[in-house]
Amino acid sequence: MEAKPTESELEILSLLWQMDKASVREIHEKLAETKDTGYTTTLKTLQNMFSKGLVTRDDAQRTHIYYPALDQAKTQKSLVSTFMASTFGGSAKNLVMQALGQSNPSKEELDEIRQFMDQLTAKDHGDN
Amino acid sequence: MEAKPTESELEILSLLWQMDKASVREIHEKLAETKDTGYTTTLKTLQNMFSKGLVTRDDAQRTHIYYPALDQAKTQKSLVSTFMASTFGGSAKNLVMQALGQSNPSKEELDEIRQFMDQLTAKDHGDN
DNA sequence: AAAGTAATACGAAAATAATCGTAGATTATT
DNA sequence: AATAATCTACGATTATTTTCGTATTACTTT
Repeated sequence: MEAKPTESELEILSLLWQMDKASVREIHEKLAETKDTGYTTTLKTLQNMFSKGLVTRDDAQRTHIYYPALDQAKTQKSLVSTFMASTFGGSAKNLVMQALGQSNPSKEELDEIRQFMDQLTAKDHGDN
Repeated sequence: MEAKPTESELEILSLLWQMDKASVREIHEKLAETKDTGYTTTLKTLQNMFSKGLVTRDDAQRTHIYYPALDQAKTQKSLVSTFMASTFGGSAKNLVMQALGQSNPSKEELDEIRQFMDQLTAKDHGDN
């Protein structure tokens, strides 16, 4: 039973991951920086997300506080998996090279990635 | 004016990138391996894609042959960009590490990626 | 040449997603 | 204590996407 966020819901979920928790208005204001929709739209989306179990909330006060319910890493994993399959025919290499090639990463980031890859190499099972 | 494929259209577009060109039936049969929809649905989707300019076609014969109209690399670039923004807050590093971590890449693939990164380092502008 | 098979075209239904308007309740301001 | 501002709830509308049924035309087989 994969509770899969829609595009709009994902935008909000991402904000919540950044903010840890937030009121509808706080979320709406962040969102308004990049998106032009009404307050009640944001509210409604949050309510839908609550129904689906994508977020939890504290409604002790009049102003409800929302929390992300999905684990960020786990959700990202599943989204990457789908995206990699549909856009890159499942090839991590192609996805990775495309992402790196277009994002102009700093030396520091590249080094971090290298380290990460070295760890992987250590426990590699190498199936091709 | 980005002609942006929907989820279903992207599945088909990916197949076309693999196959280079194909008839509706060929595409439908491939698609049927993972998806359970009728023939006319596939046909209609292709026709929609044709209207949008996502594919071209040769209709000289009764059985039309479809070709991808979008450049694969260019499309992937734009899709990665959107995906990276919405799911990873724009961080290539996080996306890359997530993708590598979950896909169990082979030594050979990792080496290719390392090489690619070395090229990048050479011309790095390092903005952080 | 008749009957069956396979193709496209087209419209429209069904499903999903996104947006907003309005009502009612609570809190803050004058 | 009246008025304004701020919330949530909820239904309804609109837009988008997916799916399919039916008609028509072109081949294939008998």
